[in-house]
Amino acid sequence: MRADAKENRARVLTVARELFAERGLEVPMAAIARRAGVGVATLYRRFPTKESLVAEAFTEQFAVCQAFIDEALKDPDPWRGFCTVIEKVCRLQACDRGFTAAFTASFPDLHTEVRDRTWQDFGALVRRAKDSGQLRADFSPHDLTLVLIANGGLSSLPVEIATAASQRLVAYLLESFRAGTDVLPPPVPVSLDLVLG
Amino acid sequence: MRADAKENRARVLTVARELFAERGLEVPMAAIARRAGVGVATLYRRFPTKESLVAEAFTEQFAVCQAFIDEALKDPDPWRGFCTVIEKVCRLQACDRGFTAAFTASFPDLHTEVRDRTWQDFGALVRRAKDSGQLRADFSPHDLTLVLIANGGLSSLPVEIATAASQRLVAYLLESFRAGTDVLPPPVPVSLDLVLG
DNA sequence: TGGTAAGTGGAGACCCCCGTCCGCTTGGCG
DNA sequence: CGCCAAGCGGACGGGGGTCTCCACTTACCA
Repeated sequence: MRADAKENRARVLTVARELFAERGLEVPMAAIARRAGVGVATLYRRFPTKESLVAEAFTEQFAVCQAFIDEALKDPDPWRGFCTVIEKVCRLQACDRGFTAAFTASFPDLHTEVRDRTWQDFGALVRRAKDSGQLRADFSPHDLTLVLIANGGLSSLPVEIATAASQRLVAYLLESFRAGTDVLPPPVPVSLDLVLG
Repeated sequence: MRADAKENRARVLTVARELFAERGLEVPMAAIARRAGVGVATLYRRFPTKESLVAEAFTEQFAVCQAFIDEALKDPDPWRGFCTVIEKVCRLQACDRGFTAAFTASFPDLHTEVRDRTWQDFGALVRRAKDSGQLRADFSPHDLTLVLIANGGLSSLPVEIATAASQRLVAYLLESFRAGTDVLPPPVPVSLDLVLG
């Protein structure tokens, strides 16, 4: 690949990440091309479809999430590890309007291995936190999906507000995840694949 | 207004409510017209803009929410009244894909009086529940907006799943709204007007 | 029953978006 | 330095959305 082409590709990716975060996935390809200082054709040569651009733009974010979990599994305090993961992921999500959509839109086809591993590791995290007696026994890993979808709604707010709102929401939720007594409705096996268009 | 015209208008409204609930506000005007058995022009004669149709289609829902609050204020148990309102509104929201969008999209211009009154009444409900010692003192009425936005994200799921998921989410949240001890991040003065495009 | 204004529907103007095509430009090797 | 394939950008096709225009139909009153 020629040097200038490589540089263009990188700039497109950077710009795409910025715009997706600012305005969500519905930002037009033409806008990305313009801000990156290239033509539309260039953009489409490197990323044959908008979906592929989205997938590539967010693989980094997914890796970051996985890293959060890896780190949390090493935390000597299982409950703190559990909380930290949820707090960090939700903060990421609140700051990035495209995050949620990319999570649900580009996951099904691509990244399934990554997702499976993440899911498995999160399961371990949950198990550990339950065994320590600090996470309520009827917490379901599917509740993470619940939290992600709920928290994702906040990203339609302006960034500073979304961040603060997310913090408060997460604080509320974590409080009710702590081991207690109340009976909940049964866990919902929500899968991200279920999110419709 | 001629009799047939009146009937057509009513049918359009019914169909619009159905489709908005099923598929969200992004359903095309042409689809509504087709299902209502009228032409597009007829639809636009009665509702000069899509926004006006949305506003009209959801005024009933807003009235229903207000009714929930009115009823709750009469409940001898303030905490039960508070919980019931949140549960009912969230169930409504989970079943209706257009609800959240209409809430944020059509509210700013129209319905401001209704909204103000609803807001005031909810404030009274909150006050009552706090005075009874069952609602945590640092609960902010703005937290209702938080709940609505969060819960609104669930409506992108298929209806049955969304309903169950919403129930569980609300159960978690209500549990943490109950008077306790933990310190939260400060309340976020979220306004529905802040929701961007 | 007949006139007329209100009502109607479908074609199409206009806009925005995704993705492609094609003639021009340019990096970098021999 | 010269060549040429790799790279480029803008125009354009296709589809789908909102809303308008206009010739035709129909309810309803006298």
